[in-house]
Parts: sequence; structure tokens; C-alpha cells
Amino acid sequence: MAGWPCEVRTGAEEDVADRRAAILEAAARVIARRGVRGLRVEELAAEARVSTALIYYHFKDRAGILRQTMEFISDRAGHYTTDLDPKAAQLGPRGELERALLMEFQDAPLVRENSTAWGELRASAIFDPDLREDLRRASLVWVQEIAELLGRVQPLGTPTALASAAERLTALVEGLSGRWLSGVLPLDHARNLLGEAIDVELQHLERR
Amino acid sequence: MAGWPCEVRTGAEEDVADRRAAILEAAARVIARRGVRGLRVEELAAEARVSTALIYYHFKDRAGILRQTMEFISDRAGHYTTDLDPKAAQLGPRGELERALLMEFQDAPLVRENSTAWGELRASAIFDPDLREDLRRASLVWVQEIAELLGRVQPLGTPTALASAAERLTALVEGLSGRWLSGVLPLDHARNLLGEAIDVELQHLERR
DNA sequence: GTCTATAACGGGATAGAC
DNA sequence: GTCTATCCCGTTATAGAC
Repeated sequence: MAGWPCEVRTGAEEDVADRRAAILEAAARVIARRGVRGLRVEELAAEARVSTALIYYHFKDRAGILRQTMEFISDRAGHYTTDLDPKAAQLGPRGELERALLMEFQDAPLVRENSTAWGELRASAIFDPDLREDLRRASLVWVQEIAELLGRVQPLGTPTALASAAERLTALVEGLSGRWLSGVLPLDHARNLLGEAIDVELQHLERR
Repeated sequence: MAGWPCEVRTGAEEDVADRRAAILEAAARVIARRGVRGLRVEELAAEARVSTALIYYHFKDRAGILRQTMEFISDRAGHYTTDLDPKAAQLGPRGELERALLMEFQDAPLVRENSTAWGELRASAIFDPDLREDLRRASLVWVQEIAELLGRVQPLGTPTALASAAERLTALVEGLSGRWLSGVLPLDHARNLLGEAIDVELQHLERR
């Protein structure tokens, strides 16, 4: 998914990779601020402190920017699920599950930025076939991750039941996230609703 | 919400109202086809078989088109919930509840169009304060409507519990709708997941 | 109210030097 | 790889006739 080999890189290559990453980070910021529709290549260039020409050099065109930003954001979200909080394992399965699902609902700048940009790219995918494949893959991975955590909390659940619960919970996260970010729902309210949903689904898995 | 008086209208006024409505219908179609970002006033004009100038005459500017289309779509969705299916009352409360929530998941052209356009405008609202107020109102109305239906199925539920369940179910609809429309989830799968969610929430309401 | 014609501008994309 | 300068097209919005 990375687009860059995982081998050790020498000086020059690393500089390029860093610059690339810096542009993608900037793209995430700009998309979170203005939306996909509001992304101006010139603004992105300013945000990343490079020229517009360099952006086209690295990403070919506007569509390329979007596609690669989607990958970038999806990778980054995957990372802060596992990396960012090394004490996760000590929470126990239930704690890990809650953390993984509630993760998105913090107003820490980076997290909010990631959620906003991701939601925006997700919405764009409906009209942009280029983005669909990445979206599909990312969704699948996420659902499986949650199903697996659910299975650790409730080992009795059949694979199908676990998968369904995971699909509902992740879809619910997306729905609640949209409501939070558009100001329909305050953050803590969204968190409470999601917390209850986890309870409800776990109780339902238990009882069969 | 209508923007037009509910009184009887004489010939000329009716023509104007019809034309206005025709443009808004066309806007819904174009947004469903191209997204908000893809909405070109010229394409809208062609779709509605009028000139671009007329569109600006009626709606002031691009933002005005979006704002009024949002109202229009929200009204229309509200209508087909209650009007379009006069035999709804015969379904019993549970049937009405399911119908109201599953409504959005049909691939009848008009319904899909409404869902797509609504999802698109909802997503735009995150970056467009103009749209937020309408979105907030529409969401509120919808949640209350569902809470009321839930209460008829499960009269034991406390108002708070009913409200929470309604918020989760409606947010879930939005999440699943996005997944369906972006091709992540097939239609019948989305319907099944939502159907199960209704069961799960009702059982949870019962047990307390 | 509705049209045709066009002004005005924003922003995607590229040429070519370094 | 990276920049400066610029082209050029698509889009929004308006002027003015009917």
C-alpha cells in the first residue's frame, strides 16, 4: 500500500520520501480544512511550502493527489490504532475494542483532521471510481480488525455474528462521525452513543 | 420550510412555483449524478431546460442553489415517508418503524437519487455553515420521528432510552447508506444489517 | 420572468531554466 | 528535483434585450 519500498533508503531517497510525505500531510490538513472540493493545488503548495509544479511532478494531477492522500490517511489511521498507544495491550480485549472504536472521537487536532479528511475522501469516492478501490480495502481491513477484537471479548460469537456486529459498529462510527463533524451532535454525546452501542452489541452476542 | 405560502395560488404564481420546483428537482438529479463538487450551473440549466441566467434569477448564486436544494430534498424525503405509502398505517408500529428506516435502501431511481444527493449535501455541510442549520433541523426531525415510532413499538422505554436508540439507528442508516452508495456494501447486505440493528435495539429496550 | 451573449475570474496544468 | 512564470480553459455571474 505504501508506494515506497520498505528497504533501507539512502540519503537522497530519504529526502524525497520525506518531501513526499510532507506534501501528503499538508494535503490532509488542507482537505480537513476546506474539503475535497475546496482543495486548491496552489493552497496545498503553500501549505507544504513548495511550488505547484513540484506537486504535479510528484503526483501527476489533482486526482493523483487525492488517491495518494487517501492511502496516506488510511495508513496513518491504521498506525495510530496500534502504535500510538503502546499500553493498549494492558487494557484487556474490551478496553482495546472501545479504544479502537472511540479513537476517532477526540478533538486532538491530528485525529480530528484525519477523521475530517477521511470522511471527505470517503464521500468523494461515491463519485470518483479512482478512490473506490482504496476505500473498499480500507473498510474491509477495519471491519475485520473490529470483528477480531469482538471475538476476543465474546469468544462464543459465531464468525457471522461477529462480522455483522463489526459492520454495524464501524458503519455507526462513520455515521456518528459525520454528525459530530457537521455540528449536529456534540462530541461527548457521540461518544456516549457509541459506547452504548458497543454494550448493546456485546450483550446481543452473549445471548445466543 | 417551504419558502412559498401555503395559500391557494393563482395561475401565474403557480407556473413560477412549478418552474422553481422543476429546477430544484433537476438540481437533485444533477447532484446525485455528479456530486456537489460536480454541480455545474450550466449542466443544471440544461437538465432543467432553462437558461443559466434564470437560475441565478431564482436562486441568487451557487450557494443559494445548494441551500434550497437541501430544503427541497429534505421535504421530499419527509413526504415519501408519510405520503407515498398510504397503507403504512396497516403495517402496525413495528412495520412502520422498519419501513421508515429501510426506506432509504431501495434502488428505485427517485429514492436512490434522494439518498445520494442528501448524503452529498450532508457531507458538504461540514464545510459550509450555510447548510448546517438546515441539516441540523432535518436531522432533529428525523430522530424524533424514529423515537416516536420506537416508543409505539416499545412503550416501556424511557424517553431517554428511546431517543438514544433513535439516534443510533438514524446515524447507522447514514453510515450504511454511504457504504452502499460507494459500493463498499451491496444493497441487500446493508438492509440485513439494518434490520438486525432494529432487532437488537428493540430487544435492548425491552430488557430494562 | 426568461432569454442570448459575454464579461470576469479562478484554478489546473505545463514550459523551460536551474 | 525544484523553481518561476504563464497559458488557457471551464465556470460563475451579470448586462441588457424582449
